[in-house]
Amino acid sequence: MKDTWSGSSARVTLNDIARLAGVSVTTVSRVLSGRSGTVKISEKTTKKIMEIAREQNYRPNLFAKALRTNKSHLVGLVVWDFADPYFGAVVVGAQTTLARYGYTAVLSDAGRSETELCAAVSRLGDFQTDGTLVIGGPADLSLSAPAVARDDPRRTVFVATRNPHPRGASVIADNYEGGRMGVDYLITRWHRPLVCLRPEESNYDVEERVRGMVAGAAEHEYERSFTTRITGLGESGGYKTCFELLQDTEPPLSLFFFNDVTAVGALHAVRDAGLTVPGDVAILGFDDLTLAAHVNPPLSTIRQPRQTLGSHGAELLVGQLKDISGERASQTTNETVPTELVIRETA
Amino acid sequence: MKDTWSGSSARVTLNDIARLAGVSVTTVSRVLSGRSGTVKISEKTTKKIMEIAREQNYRPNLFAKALRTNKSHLVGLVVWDFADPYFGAVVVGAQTTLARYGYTAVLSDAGRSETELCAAVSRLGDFQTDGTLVIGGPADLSLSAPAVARDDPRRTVFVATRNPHPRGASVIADNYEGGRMGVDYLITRWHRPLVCLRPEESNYDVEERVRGMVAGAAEHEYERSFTTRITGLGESGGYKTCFELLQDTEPPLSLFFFNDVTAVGALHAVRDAGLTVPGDVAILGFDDLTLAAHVNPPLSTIRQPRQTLGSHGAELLVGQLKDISGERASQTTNETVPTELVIRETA
DNA sequence: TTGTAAGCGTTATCAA
DNA sequence: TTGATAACGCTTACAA
Repeated sequence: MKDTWSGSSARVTLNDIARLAGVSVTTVSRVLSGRSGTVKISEKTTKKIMEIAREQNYRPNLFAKALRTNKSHLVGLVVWDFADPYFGAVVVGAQTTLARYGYTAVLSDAGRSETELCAAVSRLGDFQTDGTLVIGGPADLSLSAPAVARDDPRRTVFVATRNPHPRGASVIADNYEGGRMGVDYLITRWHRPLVCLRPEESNYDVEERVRGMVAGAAEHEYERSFTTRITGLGESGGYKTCFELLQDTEPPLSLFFFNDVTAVGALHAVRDAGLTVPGDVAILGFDDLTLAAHVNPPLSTIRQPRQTLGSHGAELLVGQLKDISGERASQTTNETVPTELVIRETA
Repeated sequence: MKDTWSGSSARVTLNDIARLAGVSVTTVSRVLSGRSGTVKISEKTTKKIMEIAREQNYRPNLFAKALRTNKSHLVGLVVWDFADPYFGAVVVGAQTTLARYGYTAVLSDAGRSETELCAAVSRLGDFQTDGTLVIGGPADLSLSAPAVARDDPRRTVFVATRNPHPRGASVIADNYEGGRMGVDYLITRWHRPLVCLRPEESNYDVEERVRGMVAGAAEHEYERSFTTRITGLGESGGYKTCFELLQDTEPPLSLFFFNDVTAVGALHAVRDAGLTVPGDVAILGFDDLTLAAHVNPPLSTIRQPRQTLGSHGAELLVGQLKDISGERASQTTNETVPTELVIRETA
């Protein structure tokens, strides 16, 4: 029953080292956990202990440490929909900077379900994660507010979506400015009637984008030849919308889609209609997915700095954790990172 | 200094519940950890304890549990290059099925460095992860063999790359069959001279693909009009290679690229040369990245079941962990999951 | 059916 | 500069 035959030696503990060095565990702990700032340990013992530790390949048992200190150095990453390539980069950014601060990321996928999101958050809570990063999600996440508040709300930071907790922190891309900037560019560059396409179902990012678009149009007093329209989702949604649009409206035309995927669909629709991009129809997307650079012609779009989003989220969280343990005074709890106009060949 | 003012109540422990219920911790533990199979507990106490636990919102301290049982229910996910969208899907698959088995995934990115990979593996070791899934990597990972062997080699499963440990398990896509199948299709469908494009730098997957391609050609005794050629990496690499190729060789032609990205580059090159796909040049990719379906015309390719790869890896690992704790007899330690020919519009 | 008590590997408190 | 010793929250013999 017991795996006694497992060839591998059991793990070396502080005790083993203490015995080997002929000192107490306390001393070993002091040396090995770098607590030498507080207490002075003789150079000689320090050296001896270090050596033995290396020799024996000592690795601290983080569970014991966490149990004792009540700090896990674990941060939960709850991703709204991991299958969406959009979030991959955000996760990279988050994980990388978390690692830089000595935190380890624990992963959970919400699979586009708020119930599951809450479950994940609380499941991670069992692991005493020091904090949680929620990445992505729909506009209204109010269901999750209690789960977030569970403990100190400062332990949870929302990235690329709004924090439902009133005093909660979040990092989001400047979607508003992205929308405004896109419209501004389209109008000044092409002087064409402009149609902005938005999805029926809403989320926070989208609402901001649309708000920005409208504001941008207003700036140009361009309202008469500016319209917004609903588009279906996915590439086929964009295709269909664009196709129908070309029945109603005579080119030239500028189209500003709320995301890249639908914009790509439109790209194909224009070509299939025997028209050219951007000659007849200028197309601008939003997100700058990997995809955008690879389609033909390469899609002009508004870039969301996805990796930056993740790393800023991580920084913000780490900061707040420091606040909690009193190592730092409180700081701002909300951040927005700039979007960027990427001009390729479709607009 | 201490965060005494943190409004949130301290966490409820078994002890608290025991006190509240007027029983011993043992009893509470037995009830709450479902150990009721072993020992009988009166219905009455069971009920009472359950109720109090729910009331107090008891959450077990997994660190304490892990410390005591020496089982963390944590599995490390070490990803070769998280920024590569290819791996995202693998991670989803892995994470999802791990969760189904009650395991939690801990994430680490190797950032395309074997040193970092080893570091990550051993860092995760500190967390006493029950096992590790290494996702992706170059052909030769022999540097990491020691890190893998650290403990029981059955605790580490390699996904989408070869396990450097002689007795180590791995799950890989059937690249060989993919290559063979692709060539077979290209030859029977188009009856054209066939050029297979491979990168200079090697990895296990690629070698297998090429082996399959060659074998496929041999089956058709097609060697005279079958050649392999080196291509640069990335989209520009594919573009350049294809461009040069079209100087030497008169269409019609079939091109089989070792991956989608380079194939997409070729797609553009053909068009820019004023030729048509697949009319003049048939193009087949390999991987079926999201990208493949979105380019125009949609790329025909060999699909790697990425999510399946991840979930099979997880299953395999979980199985081996059971082996270790003696809950199961040993099984196969290597698996290959089938690739699939996806015919779109370029071949 | 229930309880007592020992321990998992750390760190923290106090004393030497 | 060092060492006993008591926790941290849980499981698990062994007793009752």
